[in-house]
Amino acid sequence: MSDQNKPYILIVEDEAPLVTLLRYNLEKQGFRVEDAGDGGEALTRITEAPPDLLLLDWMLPTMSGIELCRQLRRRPANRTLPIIMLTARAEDQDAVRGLDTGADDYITKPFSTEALIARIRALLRRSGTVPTKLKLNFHDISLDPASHRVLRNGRALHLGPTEFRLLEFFLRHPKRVFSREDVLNAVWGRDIHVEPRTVDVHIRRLRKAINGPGETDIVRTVRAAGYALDLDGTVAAA
Amino acid sequence: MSDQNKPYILIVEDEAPLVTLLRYNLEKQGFRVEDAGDGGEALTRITEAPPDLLLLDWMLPTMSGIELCRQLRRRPANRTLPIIMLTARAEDQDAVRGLDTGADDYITKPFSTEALIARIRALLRRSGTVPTKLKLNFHDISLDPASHRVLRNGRALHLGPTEFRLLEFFLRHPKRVFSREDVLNAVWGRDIHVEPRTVDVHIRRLRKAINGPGETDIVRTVRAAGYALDLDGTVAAA
DNA sequence: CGTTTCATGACAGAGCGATGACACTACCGT
DNA sequence: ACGGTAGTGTCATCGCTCTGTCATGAAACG
Repeated sequence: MSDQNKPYILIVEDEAPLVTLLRYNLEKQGFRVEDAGDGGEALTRITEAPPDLLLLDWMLPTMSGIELCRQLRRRPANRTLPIIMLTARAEDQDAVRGLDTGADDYITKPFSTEALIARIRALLRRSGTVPTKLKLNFHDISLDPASHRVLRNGRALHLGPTEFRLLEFFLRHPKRVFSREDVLNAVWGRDIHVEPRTVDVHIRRLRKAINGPGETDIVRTVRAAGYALDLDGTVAAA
Repeated sequence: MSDQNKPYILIVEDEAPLVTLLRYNLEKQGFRVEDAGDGGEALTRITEAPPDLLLLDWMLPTMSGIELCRQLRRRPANRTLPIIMLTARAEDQDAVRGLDTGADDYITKPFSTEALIARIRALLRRSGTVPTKLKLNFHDISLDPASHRVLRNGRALHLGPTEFRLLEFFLRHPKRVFSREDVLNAVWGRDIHVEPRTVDVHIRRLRKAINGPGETDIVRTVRAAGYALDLDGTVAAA
């Protein structure tokens, strides 16, 4: 579901252990990861669903990374696809040539995960592939993820970190009911141990924070089901 | 006038004919070019007006290119300065060491102008150096990258090199929240190992430097998220 | 009317940022 | 060459905010 909102990274690499390692670390960072073992498979996958970023090994079985890179750059559809090349230390001289063929960055093996993540983020940001930065609105509430600000009727609200994430989650799925378990998984994280009742408390804190005196409550309680972001009484209307 | 908007390249090279050739070709490509004959002069020029990119000969009279490179990497102010090394064919093995000392790329003489231009463009693009030499403003703060000067309400401020770059970074992305990792990558450089908490300290130093008595703090702390350049709490007031 | 489900207030502890101090380095002028 | 000065990165500590949990009261449902 929310996988569609994650940046999609395609790894083209024939060493399976390295792929596993990369996949693990990248998914932990919130990326969606696919992999291809050789250039041909990579081309197929890219054609049917272009990734947001390509991690490309310089040395590949059938088609070299540089060759793949060059082919991609010739296609108008993939001309601006962000590419990071993975090269071995000994190939340093040639690796630089990767830049000439159109790679946007490169990193030499062995590399630290942090360095790679940093480059990925920098490149994604530079190529403007971060759609999750749009302002979210509902009724008279506006939340801006970039500036981390929440307004109601133009009035600034102060939310704690958890309340902020909670509201952001609801704003991304308005009018939909979520069970406490759903909310815990989405807002707290999948493998966090927290009592489901804690959600109640944070819902209350969220209400207290966003509902000024005389304003309508936009958080709806659905008995035996969960909560939803919705105008409470004003729903029905035959 | 428009010279201020062109990417500024400094050539450090002692062979005058090569300098002339490079200058001619680079200027034709729309770059602004200066040159220095030895390491000392280069250091001076870089200190008073850092270029967007440095073309550095490996072999220099007084101070070797590698030594200059290493010195630059030690200065916080020039830590992320993009550097391309120029080396002779016979020095190939040692050239790789140039990368270890912090050069971002290198090219062996003799080289074609096209290859050099390609690397320059790739590196400028990669290092995200949008050659904005325009003055930056926010609220009552004004920063002039060219003269390296910061004013608040017309009053000159004294910032250390790191604080200067920190403020410059924030001024380029006003009102946006950045995590400590983001700030480290952007201001310190990607592969530098520095504790994320260090950002706190420099934020504090920046605040101390720019906030005169009775002036509003324009650096906003966002708990669990990071920092932003923004007018803060002066909202509420029921 | 009893049972289930949610709302609320309180609270102890964890988490997080602000701050001051300190050791270390680079730089400048004498 | 040498000493003073400024700048940098790290740490320990303080204080505040936020967080998760419980106990209790209120409300909805059969």
